[in-house]
Amino acid sequence: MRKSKTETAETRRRIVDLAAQTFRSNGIAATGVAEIMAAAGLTHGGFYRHFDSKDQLVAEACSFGLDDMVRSYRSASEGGRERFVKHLQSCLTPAYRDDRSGGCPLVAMGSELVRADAATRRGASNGFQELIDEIAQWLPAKSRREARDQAIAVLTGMIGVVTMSRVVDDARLSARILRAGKDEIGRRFGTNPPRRRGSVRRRRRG
Amino acid sequence: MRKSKTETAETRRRIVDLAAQTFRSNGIAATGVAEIMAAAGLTHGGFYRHFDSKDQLVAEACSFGLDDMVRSYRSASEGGRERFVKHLQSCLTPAYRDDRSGGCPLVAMGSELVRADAATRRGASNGFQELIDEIAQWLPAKSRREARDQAIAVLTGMIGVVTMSRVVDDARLSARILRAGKDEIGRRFGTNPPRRRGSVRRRRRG
DNA sequence: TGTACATCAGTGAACGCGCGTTCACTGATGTAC
DNA sequence: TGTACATCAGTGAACGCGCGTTCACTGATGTAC
Repeated sequence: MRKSKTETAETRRRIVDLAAQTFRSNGIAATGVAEIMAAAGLTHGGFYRHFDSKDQLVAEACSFGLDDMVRSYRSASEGGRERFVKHLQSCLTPAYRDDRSGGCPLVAMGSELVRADAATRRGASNGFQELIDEIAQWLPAKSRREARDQAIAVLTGMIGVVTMSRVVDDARLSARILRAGKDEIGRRFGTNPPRRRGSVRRRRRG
Repeated sequence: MRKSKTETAETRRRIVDLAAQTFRSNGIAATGVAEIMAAAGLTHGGFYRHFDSKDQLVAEACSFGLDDMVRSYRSASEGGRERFVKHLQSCLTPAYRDDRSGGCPLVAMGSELVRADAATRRGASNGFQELIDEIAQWLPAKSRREARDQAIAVLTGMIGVVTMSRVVDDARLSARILRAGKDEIGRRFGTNPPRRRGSVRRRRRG
């Protein structure tokens, strides 16, 4: 039953991907190794051919999910400031809120990451910093430091907004939380209220 | 072995209190009924004399923790605006961050509450709204509605800030996240930067 | 290129363990008279 | 107020179950010659 090297690598990647999805939608502690393997069309016994432990998979799944986020931010950045702000705001929509298996691991597993092992928190920290850098470059501020501080406020704000929009059991309130978050982004980047297209692009000085 | 009515009520209250602490520090899924009962100096068998299920305890523990938060906000409110802002900012300190068994359930169990049962999410939503009301009354805004939207941004921001300050494994970054959050509160309430005591209170125009 | 053999991805049974929940039992409390 | 009995808070063993992890086994792949 041995598989070729490429097949093995592909299987491993698929397990990490499915784990990232399952951990995000059901939580880390509530998701079993067997459940993930079954999602990959495998039995649980083979798990340890690929990973040392569930914790190792958690760490890789978290980093994998964050890499996806970073990639999407970078890709949006390439479209310029306005495109980037739009992308940020697209993370504060009902569609994003309702896609629980996708999106940001920091939102979906936030309170569980607090208690995760060293490797997982390392990956989470790195991902967080990369997202901060991506956001900071588009924020008008006196200094690089100030831009980063503002970026921290933006990202933590988004994390809190999406988390609470999911927690709350009242649809109207949930929508309002998202809207408040979106407006907040607009205000901060100076694209609020939405003026006509082709709006000003300011660049940080210093 | 039967206990008096008052003893029984007191025991129940103690179980809920300890559950609130344990769920916050270790997470909901990762905490067993037996662990909580042991913390209360009891064996797990007696649990079902007080509660129908673990889920019921989760709901009560979450509401209990949020009631505590609401009480502390109200108490701070009685000291006036400046006192209230100070109180909000005290939630964005290393001491608060490091007290994992205390503090806000929305922070400590956020991503798990998303998947909690109806009663728990009901309680979480109510607590969230009460906190919003408390914050909104101190925010200068054109309308009640606008004040509430700003309050939503403030509270979700705080939730994201404390969560990430706990997730991140770099002490410097963690402190910086807290500081950014604190400054953000100051800016929003117009008490930033800290001028000499008796600082200016600005009111939004319009 | 063909052959012989080591490697190892995946299977499925089994490990010890802790989970949420149930239950027969104990004995102090609450209640009816 | 005193007595008889029902109630029920708490105990500790037991329930079925799923967890993370291990292991003997299978058979295709990779490798050495």
